[in-house]
Amino acid sequence: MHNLKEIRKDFIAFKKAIEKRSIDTNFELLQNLDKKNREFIQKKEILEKEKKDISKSKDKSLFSRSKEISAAIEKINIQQKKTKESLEQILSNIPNIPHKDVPNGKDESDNIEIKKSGQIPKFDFQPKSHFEIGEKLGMLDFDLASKTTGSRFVFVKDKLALLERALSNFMLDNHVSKNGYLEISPPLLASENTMFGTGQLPKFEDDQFEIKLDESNERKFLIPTAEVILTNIVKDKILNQNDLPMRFVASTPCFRKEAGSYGKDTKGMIRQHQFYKVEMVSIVDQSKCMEELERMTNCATEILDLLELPYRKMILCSGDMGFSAEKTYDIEVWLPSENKYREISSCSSCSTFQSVRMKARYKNQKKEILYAGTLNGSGLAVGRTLIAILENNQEKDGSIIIPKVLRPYMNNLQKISSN
RNA sequence: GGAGAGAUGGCUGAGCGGUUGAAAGCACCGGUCUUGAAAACCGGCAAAGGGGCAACUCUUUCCUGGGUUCGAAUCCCAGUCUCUCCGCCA
Repeated sequence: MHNLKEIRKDFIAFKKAIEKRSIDTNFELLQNLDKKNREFIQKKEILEKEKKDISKSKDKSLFSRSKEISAAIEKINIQQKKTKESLEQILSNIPNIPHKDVPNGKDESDNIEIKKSGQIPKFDFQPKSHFEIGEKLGMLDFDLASKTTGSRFVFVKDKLALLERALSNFMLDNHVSKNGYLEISPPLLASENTMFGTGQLPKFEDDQFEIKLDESNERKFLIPTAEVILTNIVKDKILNQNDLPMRFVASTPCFRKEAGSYGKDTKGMIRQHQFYKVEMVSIVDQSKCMEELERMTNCATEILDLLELPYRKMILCSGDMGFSAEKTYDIEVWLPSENKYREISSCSSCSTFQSVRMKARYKNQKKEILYAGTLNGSGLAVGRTLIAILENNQEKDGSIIIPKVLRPYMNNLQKISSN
């Protein structure tokens, strides 16, 4: 969320920056509501002052006047609250402003490739898709999942389940021991306010699974990514500057409705309602977002380097970025069956956009209170990494060569085959 | 599920109808002392919002939302969360 105080300073510039993201916002209404809101506040404060003075004086003859004032304040209060609500409603639906490095563009097709890495494998046979391979091995079972649960779920079995677990552990170990992330095993449910903090609510409610925990009015949601719960660790906090940076990593299931993607990636486990993801989150000094983004992205690509998977790094254009992001790198892994790169990680700096929503701040040397910078990135999407290994490491006989770095996590197994 | 206790500043923790935005301690910042550091001593130190170019000033806030009162951190009601004991359970 944007800081209203900052917007006010240069409303035109703000308007221009937001228009880059080609979304509909009623800027004039926003500006008017802000003005109205402040007028109400001023009126209210004059009356409150008078009331306070009467109370201090303890002068009985003024007590009836005080009662009148209370009624008047109450009236203004109602109007002011209403105004403020409309104001916040508009404000909370405005996305972050793209960083100056971000290329202008409409959609995916305007993203720019920054770097390519690794060898695209050559096969002397027709490479199969991950779901063909997995089903043939008897270790991916989509039919069973649709029977027990429904579409967009899968049973991962036997050596592939082990591979999935090995991937999580390998990634976690790497981020913890080499990159200084603190491992967290968080709740998988988040409150409404937590979801608001990172920007999933109110705008993207359709993509979230809501859970009825009990009869209370508090709404709970399954996390669509650990970003939500990890970033909110600093919600409502005033940290010391030397507590920063804070770096968290977790491997969690993620839950998404994938509303609006009907018919897209229906085959296989590319797009599921539930999937494992190792997520990195950094809370940093607000001036250090860009360097942290580079660092984090390197943490993600390092995993692919170690797994010897071919990938490319993209910078997302203004039109393709997520709601809370100011700058995003997508890492895309090569999938032979599709003959193209597919997203396996997304690393974003959210500048102070999320911390304003969460009220996550820190005190600097000059004792100024500043909003923290927040970043998040997948390191990596475990399900999609599994897919990439299946497809890139497949042999003609349908077996899978296990990447060397994972073998210690798999009882030194070299290869997965059906027998 | 049953019975209690509690929620106060960055943290710990007093206050329980009227200059209380709130004692004290810790942390933090500045200073004295010291070759330097530590210790000791002195001083400073809540946030949000409004007005003002600024110095500054005003309002709000003691979990949240209502209520009582001229006046609420303090009294009443509802909710949320936390803790303790009993029961149940992975």
